[in-house]
Amino acid sequence: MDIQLKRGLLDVCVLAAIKNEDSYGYKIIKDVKPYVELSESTLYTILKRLERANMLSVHTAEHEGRLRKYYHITSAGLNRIEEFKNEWKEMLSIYKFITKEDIQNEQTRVS
Amino acid sequence: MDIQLKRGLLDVCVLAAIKNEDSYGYKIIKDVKPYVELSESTLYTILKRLERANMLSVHTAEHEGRLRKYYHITSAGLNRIEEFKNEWKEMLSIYKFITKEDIQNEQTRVS
DNA sequence: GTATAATACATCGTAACACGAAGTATATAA
DNA sequence: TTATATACTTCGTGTTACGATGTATTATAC
Repeated sequence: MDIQLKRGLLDVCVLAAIKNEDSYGYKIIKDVKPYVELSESTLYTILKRLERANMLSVHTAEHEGRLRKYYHITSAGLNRIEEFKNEWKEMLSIYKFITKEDIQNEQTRVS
Repeated sequence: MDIQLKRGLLDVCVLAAIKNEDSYGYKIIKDVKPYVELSESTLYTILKRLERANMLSVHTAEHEGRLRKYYHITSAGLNRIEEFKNEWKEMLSIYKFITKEDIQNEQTRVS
């Protein structure tokens, strides 16, 4: 998928991945990858950005002797997802503009 | 609309705006603006990029004593639009991933 | 008559972003 | 012992959208 098209989707995908239950980097990648390709460097950049924007909170916990950073969605994060749903409506109208057919056999001259 | 979300859409919007008939900068902006906000500097950057990628060709013509640069879509440009339609399917699956409810809420929903 | 808006195109600098590359560290399976 | 899976981090780079700014002509309003 085109990189540019992914932008704006990735942040919300990560939020969606932790929406139902707290998750951690490695798991988020596995959950999101079937839908969008997402590298580790990209993911951790996104997590930092979302944390800075207070869309998620972080807590470190031990899991089988190893430390894991768990990410928890905040109300701002949930709001972002809702906002995205509205933006999707705009996306749909843009999609229609792009895919709409012309009225055939009109004059091709530019007036 | 979120800037990041617009990326990847803008190029295809511009291609769509010249798909049916050759157009020029000022007109493209007017045609696209009802759907996506698009500034002049952004448009001309995009036009240059699309020209470099051979997705459109340019010819200058006089219109009422003034020079205009007309942009004409190429087969590569038309292919890009078709490609976008396929990418849109991926977008849809991502959208579903983002908006899918958790199992608890799923049960209360009408199928 | 002249000020102002509309038309039309162009360039520069900047901040945001995705991502490959590289690194650190532990646990488990071959 | 080696390789793979798990888990997180940082750096550098190229792409991009856009505000600011500039140039020029034509049409309209005052």
